[in-house]
Amino acid sequence: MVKQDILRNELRRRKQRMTAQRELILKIFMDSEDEHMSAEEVYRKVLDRRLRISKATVYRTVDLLSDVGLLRRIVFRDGVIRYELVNKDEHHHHHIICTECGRVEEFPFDLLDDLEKLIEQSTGYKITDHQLKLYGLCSECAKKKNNEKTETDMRKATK
Amino acid sequence: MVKQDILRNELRRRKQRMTAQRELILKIFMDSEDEHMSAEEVYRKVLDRRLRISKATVYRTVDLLSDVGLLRRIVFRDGVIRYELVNKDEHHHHHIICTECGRVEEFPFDLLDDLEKLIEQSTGYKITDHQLKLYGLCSECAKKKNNEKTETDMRKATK
DNA sequence: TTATATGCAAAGCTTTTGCTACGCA
DNA sequence: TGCGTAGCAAAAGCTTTGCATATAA
Repeated sequence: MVKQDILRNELRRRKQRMTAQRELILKIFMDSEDEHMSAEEVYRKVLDRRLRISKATVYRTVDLLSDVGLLRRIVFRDGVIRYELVNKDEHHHHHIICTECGRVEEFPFDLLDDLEKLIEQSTGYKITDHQLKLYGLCSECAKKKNNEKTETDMRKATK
Repeated sequence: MVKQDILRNELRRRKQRMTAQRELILKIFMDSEDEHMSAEEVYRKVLDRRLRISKATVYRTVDLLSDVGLLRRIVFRDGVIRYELVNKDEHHHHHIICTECGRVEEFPFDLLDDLEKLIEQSTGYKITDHQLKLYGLCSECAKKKNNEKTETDMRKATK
């Protein structure tokens, strides 16, 4: 089933309506290379495409799409709420964020099912979701940092 | 070494200064039962204690203390940046958040060191930190939800 | 036809910034 | 004494809200 139909069905179930705006915003996520967009960034894409959708509607819609389960809310250390398309059949994935340039990549390993069970037993929680974020330097920024350090050391050495 | 001295040393290294405000804000974290405070919440504690520290300074200071490594930034799904005291000697811990009542608990298991190495190899990142968040229902909220559900089912059955 | 959704503008938050005065090293 | 800091107030985001108008079902 295509995502538009999922949306339409889910909306019907909730007595809400399928609108051009909702479909277009969903489409933006489907077309987007950028995996993780804040509401603000989505709105910028709306403007780029010369679509007439107000900012308020964008905010309301990404929220709706998340509630419906078509988008997933993710938050990195900067505290900005971003959204990514949920692919039901996809393996649960996680994020690795470069603390220098902000680049975000995904990795597909999900080795946490056992851990989850362990925690359920020891805390009494009923766990529904987990999110793992790794922070570090991407290879480029690590290289750059290393060079800077070397230069500084050399300056010191020649003083 | 006590945390004040760590701060003082770290500041000296960066040619920054030890001030009464910085020490007081650090102290608020050390005294606090509340493990996870936003800048706003810290500011409220400042007022509670009748301290004369401006809101801007609180924001700047929690940020500074995080950069220095005395605080750790943590962000849950609500997108609010919170801070917690870093205890160098403590086991790396993670958080489990109840999606119903917002309660946050910690769990000490950290089984991710191997995973971290694996990811370093496959992505070329130099990983410096990781944060795992589990979301679910705490035992109380799970119980409450279960009762509600049972009642609804009973109403339906007797209709 | 009518309840829901949109657009617009304004309000509400949290967070950052510019500038002057202050104070630590 | 000089440079990093604090305080204040204003600006800057980002997000939500109220209300009149438009529109899907």
